[in-house]
Amino acid sequence: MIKPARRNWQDVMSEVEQRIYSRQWRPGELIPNEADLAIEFGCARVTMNRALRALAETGLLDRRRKVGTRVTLNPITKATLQIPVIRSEIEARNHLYGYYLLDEKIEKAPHFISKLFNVSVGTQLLHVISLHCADGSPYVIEDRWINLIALPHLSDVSFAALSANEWLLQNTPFTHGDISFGATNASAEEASILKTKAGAALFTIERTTRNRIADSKPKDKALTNVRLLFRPGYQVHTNL
Amino acid sequence: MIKPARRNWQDVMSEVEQRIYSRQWRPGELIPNEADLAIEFGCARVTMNRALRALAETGLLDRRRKVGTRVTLNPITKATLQIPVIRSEIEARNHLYGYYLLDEKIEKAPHFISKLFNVSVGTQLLHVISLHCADGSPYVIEDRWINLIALPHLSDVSFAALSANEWLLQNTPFTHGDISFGATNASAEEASILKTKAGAALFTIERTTRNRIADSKPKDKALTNVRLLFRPGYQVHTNL
DNA sequence: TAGTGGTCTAGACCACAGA
DNA sequence: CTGTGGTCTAGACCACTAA
Repeated sequence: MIKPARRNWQDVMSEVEQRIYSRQWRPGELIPNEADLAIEFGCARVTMNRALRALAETGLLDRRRKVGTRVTLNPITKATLQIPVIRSEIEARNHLYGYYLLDEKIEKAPHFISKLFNVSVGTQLLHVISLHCADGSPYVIEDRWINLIALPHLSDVSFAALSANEWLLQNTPFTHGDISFGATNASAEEASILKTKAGAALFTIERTTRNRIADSKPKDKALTNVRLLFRPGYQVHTNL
Repeated sequence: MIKPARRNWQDVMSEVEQRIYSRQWRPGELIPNEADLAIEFGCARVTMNRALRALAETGLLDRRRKVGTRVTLNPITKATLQIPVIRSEIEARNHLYGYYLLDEKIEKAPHFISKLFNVSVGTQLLHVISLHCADGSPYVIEDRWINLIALPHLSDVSFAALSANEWLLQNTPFTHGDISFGATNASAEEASILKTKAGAALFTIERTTRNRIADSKPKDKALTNVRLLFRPGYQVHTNL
């Protein structure tokens, strides 16, 4: 069987995908090395490399030096998902976005936050609680702690009319962070804010952003931690 | 200021990141084109391209032909997360994995499943409910529908001792699918299986996998749909 | 040690999208 | 039309790692 010469790395990638999906190359199996495949496909080795690398990034192939390239056994291991930027998400659905500041004060860090921010327990931090609405209905509660030591100029900013979410996104450079997704039962207070029943299951996102570069100090500084409590029924969706 | 010649694309990428984090290149700003940067960094244009492309993939840069490369305004928009493969996840924590089949029968598809699978309403489908445990404690309920028309050989397989999750992962090629994350209150029955209270907030993952290539028919066929109900307190975590 | 993937280079041409 | 990123090529060398 003569293979027509492939033009670009995406065509090459598709052909490789075909071979995997058609089980010509089975899960766990070792496929030929780059050089041989490049000859077979009639392209440069770099092009072959690009195609195989892309498939490895999506998790379909598993590549190791000296060993070779294998078809992954369990391909469903990664998904890239959009992290909701609240205002955009609401406006993308053609709903009217609304923002309400519920509470804003400087207070002592609770234990878990001081550990997260790597500050001593009594430190004064900015605590902002707000509500985002879609067409007037409660959409998500934002419960945010801000590290005033790392972001001192923030004590002058008021979040009465402006979401802390947006302000920080556009004004605070960060280098890395972490994010968790979970579920929690609404407290009586949270339920009343979201206009639902106490105990309702809420989807939650908790995110901490840090900045490794701006500080010359060796330790990481957390800039801000935010906990988002979404209204009942909220889902995050993505394709594989 | 003389820049030392950079060795590889990752070094180049780091330097570009530095310029962004240090605000030498600000959000929304246009940076020099590839060719000029390659000269400045003392590397080939391809190498520069690789570095900038990688940053564009993580969402830090926004590149358009003819227009140029901009620093993204809202960089927190994407996260790649590991989709839990239940057995591996449990064993990775050094817990003993346990699997229990709760129910397995062929029955008529409910409305939402028949729509999802694109089959008529009365179609007989395989419905498997099982429980995965960690060190003997309930971990997650798996509620799965399997399309017997797309996977006819499956009627011979029994999932009494073998998780449908694993069997399908290793034996069913699929080309794409979709996945949702959400939260739901445990029903009385679910709560008793998970040994928790009715109404507890459970983190849920719902996944449908499809196969576009195996069929010559134009329509997609969903192969299987699975709903995972995790024990209270479960979280998915990833870094940014 | 040897085989594999990972990467670099220089130069060329292509594809897209403003002007 | 022109300027930008996108890609291809051939050949070379490097880096990791199983044997």
